[in-house]
This record gives sequence, structure tokens and C-alpha cells, in this order.
Amino acid sequence: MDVMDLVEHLGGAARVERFKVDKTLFHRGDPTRHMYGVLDGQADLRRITIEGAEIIVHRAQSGELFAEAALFSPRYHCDGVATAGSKIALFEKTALLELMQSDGAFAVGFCQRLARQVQRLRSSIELRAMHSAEDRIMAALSLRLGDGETRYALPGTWKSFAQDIGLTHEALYRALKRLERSKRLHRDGRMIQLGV
Amino acid sequence: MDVMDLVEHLGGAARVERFKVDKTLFHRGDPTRHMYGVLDGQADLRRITIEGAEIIVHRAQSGELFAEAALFSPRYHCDGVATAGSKIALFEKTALLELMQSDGAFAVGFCQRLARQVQRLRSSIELRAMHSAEDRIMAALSLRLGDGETRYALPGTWKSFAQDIGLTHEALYRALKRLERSKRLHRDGRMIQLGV
DNA sequence: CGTCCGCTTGACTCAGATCAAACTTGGTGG
DNA sequence: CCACCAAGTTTGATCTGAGTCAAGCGGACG
Repeated sequence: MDVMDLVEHLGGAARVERFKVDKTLFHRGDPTRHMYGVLDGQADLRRITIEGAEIIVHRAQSGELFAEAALFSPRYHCDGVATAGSKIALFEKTALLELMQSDGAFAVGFCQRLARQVQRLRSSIELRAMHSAEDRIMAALSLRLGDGETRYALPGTWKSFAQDIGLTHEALYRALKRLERSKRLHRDGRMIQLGV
Repeated sequence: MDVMDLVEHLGGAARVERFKVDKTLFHRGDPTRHMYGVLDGQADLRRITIEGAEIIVHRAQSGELFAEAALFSPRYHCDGVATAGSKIALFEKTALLELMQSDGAFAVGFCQRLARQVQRLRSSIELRAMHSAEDRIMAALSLRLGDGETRYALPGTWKSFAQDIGLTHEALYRALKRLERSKRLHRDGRMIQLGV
């Protein structure tokens, strides 16, 4: 179930809008009306600390839902802001909850989506607990590999991979070079060959 | 909805067992029968990398569910191991899915639980993107504070707080001292007073 | 053709990890 | 009630590796 499936499922209770950079989607404290899904672009959930600094609670990329928690809270507890020109889907909270109540299959599908999210996020956290860049890269790749596989095609750029695993691109490139020198990994463009 | 609520909801399809340290709950590749909830103790989800190293995909603490993804997968893709003497609830996958299908309110409640998880995990990741220990501490505390509050009672030990935010306890204590010296925070045991 | 962006490498810095050690605190059991 | 042990707390010294700033290369795309 991807974001567009959700839009179709909800029919009139969902709509797609375009937002310009820095356009605010909702403010902290507003009553919750919508859950959102990024179709294209990027959006941030932000909060202001006591000291006035801004912290990013979540940066949603294309294909991600965000503000799911709004479904279960009467008010937003963060600000939502488009951080690029973005195409974003708005899902009416009440309609979504009703659909979940009444349509068992839909509810299961939605849970599945959330469960996968949880799984990905947890492994991402444990990954970041590894201090060595080399270990982090090897672990991240191992997680993406399925079942005895030893080759992997990077879906995005190396730079975005660096972000995914919480490294600067410089640190990534250097660690990759060390891994290649010690024959733990070989790469050709975006094809990666583990071990040898 | 906490773990014990789930046990009651599921009746005969849930049971509670005790596991000794290093007792394996399930192996990677086994057909999925259960989702789990830690009542007491600790359990790890682990995978072995190509190079034979063990990576921890998730460490579940008391009160947490784990292996939710098992609900939607025919086989476990990690090993599950108790890392302490633990009391763990086992929920039958099929019963859970059926209940979710047929009982709308239950499905919504389960989604709520997952949504909160997602929310917490995301903010935890963004938190770890902050490089300075002081910023990390202040941001973490700000997130735990609700709405104009300025005092906070730490639920666990400082050491466990350090783990939560991805610092060593030494780094935490030092940063706390700096924060106190610069009057950005005051603490008395486990009571924390922000700003002043 | 020029610009943007991903890629790559270099030099430097510093904050947090690591190892070590002392002290408090709380709980257990005799 | 006290001895004792485990765990949390606190401080010190040292080191390392990722962040940062800087700069050059090359391919894609308008």
C-alpha cells in the first residue's frame, strides 16, 4: 500500500495539493484535521525548544507518510513545513479512522505499513549506534541484502546513502576506499559486491 | 493499550512465558507464529552479516512489542533472543490478524500503538543527528516536556537516559555539568529544571 | 557551452569514545 | 543492624576517527 493507493481508497476524503518552499502545512496546537503523505518533495516536522532552537523531529521524503500521530491526538504537537516545492496528499483524519474501523482489510494493510516503518526505523537506530564508518556501511548493506545474496544495486546516489546511514559523504567515500583496499567490498558505479 | 491489555484481548491466543538469558525465541527463516511483547527483562533481534559479525537490529525493553513485522511476513528475518532473564508474552499471529480484521476498535488501537512508536523512533533518529552532547540533551528534554512545562522527573537512571539519546554515560555527565555551570539546566537527583 | 551536482581527495580540529579509578547508593541476606 | 555486593555516579587522561572546510574533477542536462 503506497501513498497513492491510500488516496484512492479514501476517495473524496483525500486530496493532493502543491506547496511552495517553507509553506506551513499546520502549526503546533492546531486541531488535527489531516494526516499527510509526501508524493514529491520534502516536508519537515519541527519543534521549538525552550531555548528557542528549532529541532527537526522528522524529515519526510517522497513516498512517506507523516503526522500519522495526528490521527490519535486532538492537536498537532509539531509544526509541519514543506522544505521544498512539494506535492503532498492530505488525508482527512476522521474518514481514515472510520475506514479503519469498518474495513478490516484496510486496517490490516495500514498496520502493515506502520509495522514496516517501525522495523526500518529501529534498525536505522541500531545502525547509528555503531561508531565505525566501515562497520556501519557493511551492516547497512547486509541488512539490505536478502538471503545469501552478495551483490546489491544501490537505489540512489552514494551521497544519499551516506545520509541514510548517518555519515557525511566524505566519511563514506573514505571508508569505502578502505573497504575496497582490504577486499571486503568491491564496487563498480552503483553495483556493490560484498566480500572479495 | 499496553502489552498486558493485549494479552487480555487475545485470551487463549496469548500466553506469557519466562525465558533464561540467551534463550532463543525464534530463528531467522522459521515460519512466523508469534509476535512478542516484553513484560519484564530484555530481548534482542539480531542478524548475522556476511562477514559473520552480529548486528543488533532492535533491543526491546520492558513494555515494548517486538517482531511486529512477523505479522506480515511468512518467515522471521532475524533471530530473537532473550538477553536477560525475561518474562515475555507470545501472541499468536493468526489470532491477532483475525482480531484486527473483525474488531475495528481493536485495529485502531493497535495502529495507535504503532503510530506512537513511529513517532518516538523518528524523533530519536533526528536527535542523534545532533552532534553536540549539550544540544542533544536539551533537545531530548524539550521533547519530553509538555506544553510550557519547565520541570521534568527523569523516569529511569541517568545512565539509561544516556543510552536513550545515544551517548556514553561519561559524556552525558560531563555535558550535564557544563549545562549546569552555564545555568541552562539545574538538577536535583532525578528532578530537572530547565532554563535557570 | 555553462552550470549544477555528485564524486573524490587533502588537511586540520575537536568532541566524544575509551580506559581507569574512586565514590555513593540501594538492596540483599545473614 | 550491619556487611557486602552490584550498579549508578563522577572525574581524569588519552586518543581516534568523523566532521568540517576547501578544492578539483567529470558527467548530465538544459
